[in-house]
Amino acid sequence: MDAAVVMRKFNRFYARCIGVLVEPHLDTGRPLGPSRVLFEVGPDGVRVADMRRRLGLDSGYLSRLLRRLQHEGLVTVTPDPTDGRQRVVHLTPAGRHERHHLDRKSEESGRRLVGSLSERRQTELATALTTAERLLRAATVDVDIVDPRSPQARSALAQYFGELDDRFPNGFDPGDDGAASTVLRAPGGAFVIMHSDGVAFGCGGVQRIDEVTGEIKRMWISPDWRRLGLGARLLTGLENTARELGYTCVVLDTNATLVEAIAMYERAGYRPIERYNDNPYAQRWFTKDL
Amino acid sequence: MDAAVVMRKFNRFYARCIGVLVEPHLDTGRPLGPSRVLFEVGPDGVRVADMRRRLGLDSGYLSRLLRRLQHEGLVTVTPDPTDGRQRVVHLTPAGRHERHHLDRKSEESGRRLVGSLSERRQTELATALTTAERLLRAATVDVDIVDPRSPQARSALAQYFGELDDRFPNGFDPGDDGAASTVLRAPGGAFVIMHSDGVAFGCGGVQRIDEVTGEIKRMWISPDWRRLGLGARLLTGLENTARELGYTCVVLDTNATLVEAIAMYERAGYRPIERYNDNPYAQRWFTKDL
DNA sequence: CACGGTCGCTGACCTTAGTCAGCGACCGGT
DNA sequence: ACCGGTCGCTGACTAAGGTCAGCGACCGTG
Repeated sequence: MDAAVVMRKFNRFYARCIGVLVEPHLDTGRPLGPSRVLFEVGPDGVRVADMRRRLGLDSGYLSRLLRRLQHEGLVTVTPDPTDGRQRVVHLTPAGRHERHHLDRKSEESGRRLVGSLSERRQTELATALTTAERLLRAATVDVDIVDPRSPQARSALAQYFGELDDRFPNGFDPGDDGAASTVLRAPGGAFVIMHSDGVAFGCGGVQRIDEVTGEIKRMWISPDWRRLGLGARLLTGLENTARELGYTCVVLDTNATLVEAIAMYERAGYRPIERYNDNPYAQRWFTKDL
Repeated sequence: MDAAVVMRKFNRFYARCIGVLVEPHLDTGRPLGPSRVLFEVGPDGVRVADMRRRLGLDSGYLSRLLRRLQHEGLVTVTPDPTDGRQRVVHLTPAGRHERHHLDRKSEESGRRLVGSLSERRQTELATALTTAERLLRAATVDVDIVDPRSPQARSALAQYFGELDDRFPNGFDPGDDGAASTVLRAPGGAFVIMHSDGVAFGCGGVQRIDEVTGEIKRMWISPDWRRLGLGARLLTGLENTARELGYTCVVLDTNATLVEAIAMYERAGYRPIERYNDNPYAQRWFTKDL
């Protein structure tokens, strides 16, 4: 069973189902475009530029879509106080309500679709779709360079530190993380996050050791997304980033308790070396030529 | 895990993947509409009306799409020799080639999408998608009344007879099926097929016994599609058909070897009765008031 | 404070998808 | 030979999605 062939077949089939699933949008009197935007706003508001990138829309087109929603009283578009060029979209109470309403209708139409299946078959379907989504997300994951102080980066780092604190025998103290993170930026450093639809589930950084050597730091994949080969992809991404920063060699350190990570480094061609820093949490050190 | 909620989530996610999967169509210089039509033609040609029903397109719109393809030299549209109103679409060699080419590109883009997953994960994805498609098809199956002499009906009946021949201890001889099938038509009778995207995987008929009694005949579900509750849905469909034909009661006979069928009849409220016909293959007889 | 670059907005424009009414050709039944 | 109905086609129209160039406001850097 070839996955690509199955994909194609499924896709051809699913294109028809979509007609049914899109139906609920139709009797809102609103075309699909604005509805998609409405969903993308989310509870905490979103910057217009971010949304544009995520939905892959043209700047002018999105601007019009937003104005329409604004005109309907569903969203507010206000200037970003921290950056006068950007604008931030928020849902109004009416927008929140409309979104919720749409959600309910969409769920209802899904329920009608699967309604003829027995309870057991419905569960089977849900499991299959969840698995498919998980794997497809893993396959289509994005790796982007971001500022380590950005909310997304901070959220990923917080999860990372939390996990280290749980796993290390004596806990983990990130120390002055704010200062430490500033080295994970240009020039000489970078911080990347791995995400799908804006939800970060992995991160990692590169910082300068010397002219030709970069260090890979803070590499982490969320526990929910492990064992999908994402670690190796993230590592490759970080190596490419290091190469673009001009390094010809990378080093990294790790704790002996992180056995999966160590195995992955070895698979990726890393060689163990002597201690090169005074990181109190480090017990293993590796290097690789780029 | 609620299947409807999972559906909604999956759908929202999959809407984005489609962008990638649709991409190969884009650099053909042909929009999606014509491509869909091209795929629907199939190797043996298809009647325009059938295609219109299957794709759910407007008559005028389809006419234009076909003319475009005709103009590109990909299809021929010729009058149906058996019915001067209808027209039949066939692929030209160039059309066949183009279709194949598109198929390859689409598969390639699917492969690129899943390429980053390990072999094992790809298999897992293929399995999940196959399961999901199977269940969704079962949930969205169409039941239509057709002429029992139509190709679809004949194909379903041939499979049915073949299976009976395998399962009955002394084989099965349909006798003069052509003549027998004519009673499964209006007035007084009907023949329905169960299908998804035009591929029949179930059938059944109603014929007249007397003024108030219909008989359910030739009920069959393809082995690949059993244990999904489709038998019960088909039976309900046939009962509704019988009701619409004016019957207040239905009867049916069956062979003792068809144990799944017998169990289903009992679950559906059928009561065993005495032999009411001289069908040599029948060993059980049932009835139900509508 | 000048400059290159980014951001969102606007107007003009285009393609695609789809709808609808009406028409002539043709079929089956009477 | 007629009649109701079906089939495919045509012209006219609309909505939706999307693209593009250009503009003014604004940012960070030198």
